[in-house]
Amino acid sequence: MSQKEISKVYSPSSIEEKWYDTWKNQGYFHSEPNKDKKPFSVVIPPPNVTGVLHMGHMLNNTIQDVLVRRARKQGYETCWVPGTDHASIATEAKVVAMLREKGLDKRDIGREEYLKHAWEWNDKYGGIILKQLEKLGCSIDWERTKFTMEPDLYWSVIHVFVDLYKKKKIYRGLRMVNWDPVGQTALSDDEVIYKDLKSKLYYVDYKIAGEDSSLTIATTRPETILGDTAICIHPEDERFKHLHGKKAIVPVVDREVPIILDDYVSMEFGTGCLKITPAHDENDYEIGQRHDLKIIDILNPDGTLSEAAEFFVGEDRFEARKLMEGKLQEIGALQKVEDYDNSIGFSERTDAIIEPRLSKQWFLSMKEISQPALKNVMDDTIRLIPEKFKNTYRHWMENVRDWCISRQLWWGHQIPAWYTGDGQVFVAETAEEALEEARKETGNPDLKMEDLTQDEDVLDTWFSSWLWPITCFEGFTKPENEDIKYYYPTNILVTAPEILFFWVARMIISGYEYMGDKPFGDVYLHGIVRDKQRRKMSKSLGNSPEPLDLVKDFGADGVRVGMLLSSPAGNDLLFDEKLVEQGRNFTNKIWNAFRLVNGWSSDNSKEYEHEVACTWMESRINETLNEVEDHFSKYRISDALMSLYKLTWDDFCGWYLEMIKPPMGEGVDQKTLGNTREYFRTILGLLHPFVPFITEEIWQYLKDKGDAEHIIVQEWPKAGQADQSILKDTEQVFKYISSIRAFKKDKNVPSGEELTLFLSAQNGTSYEKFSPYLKRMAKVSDLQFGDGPEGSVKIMVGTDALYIPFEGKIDKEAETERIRKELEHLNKFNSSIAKKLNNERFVENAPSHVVELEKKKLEDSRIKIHALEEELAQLDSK
RNA sequence: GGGUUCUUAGCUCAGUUGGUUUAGAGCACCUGCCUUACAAGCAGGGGGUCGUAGGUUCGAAUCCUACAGGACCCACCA
Repeated sequence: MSQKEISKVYSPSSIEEKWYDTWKNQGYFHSEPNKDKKPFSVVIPPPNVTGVLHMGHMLNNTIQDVLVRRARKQGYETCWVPGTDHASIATEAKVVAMLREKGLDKRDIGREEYLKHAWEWNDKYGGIILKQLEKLGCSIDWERTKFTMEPDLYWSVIHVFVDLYKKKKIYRGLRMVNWDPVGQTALSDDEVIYKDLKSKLYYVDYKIAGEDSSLTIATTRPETILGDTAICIHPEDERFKHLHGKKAIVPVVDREVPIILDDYVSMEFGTGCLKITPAHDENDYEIGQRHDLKIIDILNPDGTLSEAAEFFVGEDRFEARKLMEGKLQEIGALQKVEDYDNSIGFSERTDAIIEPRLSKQWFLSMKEISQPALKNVMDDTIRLIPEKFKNTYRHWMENVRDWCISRQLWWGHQIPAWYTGDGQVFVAETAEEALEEARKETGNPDLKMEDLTQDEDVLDTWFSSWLWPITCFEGFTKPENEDIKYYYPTNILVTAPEILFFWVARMIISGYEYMGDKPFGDVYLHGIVRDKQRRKMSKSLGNSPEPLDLVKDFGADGVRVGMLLSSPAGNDLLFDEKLVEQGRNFTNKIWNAFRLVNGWSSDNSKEYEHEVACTWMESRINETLNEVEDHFSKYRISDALMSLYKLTWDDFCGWYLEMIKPPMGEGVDQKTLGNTREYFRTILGLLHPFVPFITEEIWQYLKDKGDAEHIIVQEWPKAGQADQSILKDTEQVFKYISSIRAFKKDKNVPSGEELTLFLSAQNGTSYEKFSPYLKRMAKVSDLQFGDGPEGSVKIMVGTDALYIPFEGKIDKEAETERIRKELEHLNKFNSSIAKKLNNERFVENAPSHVVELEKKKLEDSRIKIHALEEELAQLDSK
């Protein structure tokens, strides 16, 4: 293809789909266990089926794809398993909303009918998000797609529940839940939205039994007084020592309750006396447990007062509050009412005020089962990146609380527990097994299926996703298959720190419990994508760009680079479209370098002209490759990309191609051209994990005999030796060139005008082999080595001197001033070093290499001072 | 309230166990260029008393203490 036919601007849209389909159809994404290769496996953090691709997914999956593509090129048997999570709460909310639009209520149509609708919805809208990942270029093994509710995974979850129950790790118990009286369901903590409200604090007097005195408590919910079963004070509180062992009378209901001592009570807050309502407050419940208090549940599920309240039965809780206030006033127990700022929980779904309420839930006891998970993270068997999360992890694991795994929802894995009429529980994988067991246990062989009812609740979504690294490879259903043996443990998990406990910790726990091994080696925790003002991206703020539009506008490669450039592990990414623009510009730069090289012809009559440039370029590539490997080993992915970005843009395009660029109409000697194409291929190969599409496209023009057909599987290069002396000398030559250009700009000499140059290098290095480059790139017509003639302008580059015989006018005063300033600075510097070296304690204590270095600094600065003084003298004599 | 962590250029961040001339990078900014791969570009340039105050040390962005101000996680207060 001739250069004219290749567009001046890289246009991603024309090639992205082509290459994605090719990769997929050629089977590069698919993996099967292969004994001859080491596995590299990754499981995707399964997005919610209801989800739509957002910027967080873009970041998460770009990182995974970079790691996966690199591993594939390194020769690992690479397997990236995709899938979706049924997300019981989120999906249920959407389905319920959809039904509402049709005028249906889930309670009216019943569970079976409801689930039909849910599955329909799921089939229609679920999993769109996975499809969208193709646009980003993710090299996912699509043949392995999993869903947490498909039969195989469903059974695994049930199996694990039953197993843990049999191991006595799962139990059923009372617990305070967030109760939504409108929706009449328990809510998880995430579904409760706290809002700051102005409310009232009521001060109420309680009489002391058998005495003519009283104590005062403060409460924001006076109606709960009806459920009080104790008064609590701090054991050390001097003010109330006289109340120890006595009883108080709850006003209105006139119930005698104990005055108990517990250091939960703050002596500073309120009155120092706390009323205890175990049925309607989490902390009160715990205190109640400690002191063996009675529990009086005064609320019905719909938020009205129950029979147990005795007063205001059937009234709504807020109505009851008013009535209670009146009643307290009436009997003279209400001392005062104060304004009070309070944060109150609301239901995300119904906006009702949440009532803490006791209910029976299923729990997994965590203490024992989580021990291996704690140990193996602490000793780095599993590495958390960045490491700072180890502390948070330890803190959580050491204080781990039992996990409430039941949810009052229908979409999900229904709890495999069956109850007899009299409340006995039988847990089994199937109803038949449960029945069989029930017959045995009850001694009643006539028990029928109809006599058993299955638990209505489903399991917490995380109770299925905590098995993900196992169920992805069908580890419970097909434990004999090669898959689970070969791919488990997976190599790395890439996710956000927000779900370190919800998900990551629990996967580690289940991994040790069921596989006897960790689920993954490393955990890379990346930040949240935020907007420029550090706000979380959200639909309601409208501050999130549409990811697929970005891909359309800037190309998938551009977006990937944009996301990665500013995303060190653990830090939030402040998304700015400019980053993506920078990524797009980078792909365009690569594209144009390709256009240049592709347009060069080979001139076989020329000798090998550019050994110097080639050796340098090769050394830079090796040097960079070493850096890149180091970055990858620490998961510094943005640093790895930045190293390659600079190698490509600055070194390869900015310097190297300019060095070897032939004069108009000429070709490049065969050897140099061959080398150049080789360097380009190497750079493309290194860039491929970051910018897969453009590198694959260009590869097709540059690949050589013996190369892989597609760059996606072209072997990842191994770093060779970098020639340190050529690197150092070339860098110095680049400084000469820049200095001359700066001189010209400063003196208003047109950049194209050619000069004569004398170069006097201090350290004895011969720069003669660089002559062609100096001449060409600094526009020097005559280059000589050694000191320049009298009257030349002298420019110091480090300790080397450049002399330019300059005919133009030199502003003597300005020049003198410039040198004076530099001298002043140097002298100061020089004396500070001298002072340091004169300090005996420094010379004695500092390591010798540091002392040597200081001596060198001193020597170098002396040389420079000397040179500048000479120049000054010359200026004066003119 | 408990815990973790952070504060370096206009912005986002590096800075490895204290020691590489004047603390780096990318972007942004300023100046000059449509130079025949690329204006999505090229060349050159300015910019930081490393949050504040003490301390340890021959030497501190780096270690210690206090203070100020963020961030996150957990628990949320009658």
